Amino acid sequence: MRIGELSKQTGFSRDAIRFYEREGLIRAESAREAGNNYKSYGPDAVMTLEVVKDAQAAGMSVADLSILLTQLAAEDAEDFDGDAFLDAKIAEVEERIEASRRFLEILNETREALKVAHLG
Amino acid sequence: MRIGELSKQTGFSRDAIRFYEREGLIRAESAREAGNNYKSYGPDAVMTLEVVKDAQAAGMSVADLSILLTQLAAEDAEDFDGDAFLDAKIAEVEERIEASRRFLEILNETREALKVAHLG
DNA sequence: AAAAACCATGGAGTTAAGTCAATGGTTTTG
DNA sequence: CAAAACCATTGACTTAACTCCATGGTTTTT
Repeated sequence: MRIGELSKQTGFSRDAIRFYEREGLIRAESAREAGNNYKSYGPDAVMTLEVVKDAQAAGMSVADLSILLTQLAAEDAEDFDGDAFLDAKIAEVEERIEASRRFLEILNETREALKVAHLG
Repeated sequence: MRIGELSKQTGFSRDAIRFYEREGLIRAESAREAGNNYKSYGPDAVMTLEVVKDAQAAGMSVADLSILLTQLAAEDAEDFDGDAFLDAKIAEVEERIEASRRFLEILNETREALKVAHLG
């Protein structure tokens, strides 16, 4: 598919997709559409970008993702020494979820308090 | 306490604290230390900044926090119409936690896969 | 076959959230 | 009491993650 379709399917802007491609998060298929110089993306790009979306919500930077996606792709690589990075990111996300939960609790308490105040 | 102490207790830099103050997240106590022009912060500033830390991890912007902290402080205000904003932010944080969980799952799967590859 | 819509590339511009440096006072410490 | 450490204010600078614009081709639509 071309970039417009990919944009439509993922919700990312074309410019954002081009940016992610420059940063190595996704790759256009090697063969460009015959004749013209339009890039073409496979359905895997949609999946990757969906992961990117969740990862961003989890606080990952594009630089982090560039590294992590390589590890994701190399799941079956035999000798690989990036475990430390992966473990660090796992810990980061876990902490972030905990912090988010604490904050959510405060927001919920506030909403309750406001509700009561409204009734009173 | 003065800004250095507040910085030490919260882990935020002095510059960050000054920035948050300009943005309305915290207030220096009205009375400045006698004679000099040093700002003074109460222990409530520590608590607020701890909430700020969790809120940032939950993806809140400083602008959002500026609004939310006002609502937090006005818990007992009678007529208040900002519920919509609060509800929207609650929904946002909930979604973010879900996305983070999905991403965490992928990371964990990847780590497992790498572990297996390492053994093989 | 125009016009409208799409694509690529390059580079400038934007926003958020700070950081850094300069200047000039104040306090604490050896 | 001098040096080191702290404080305030102003304003320039930085980084990430894009967005916007200009230019010039290609496709699709009418």
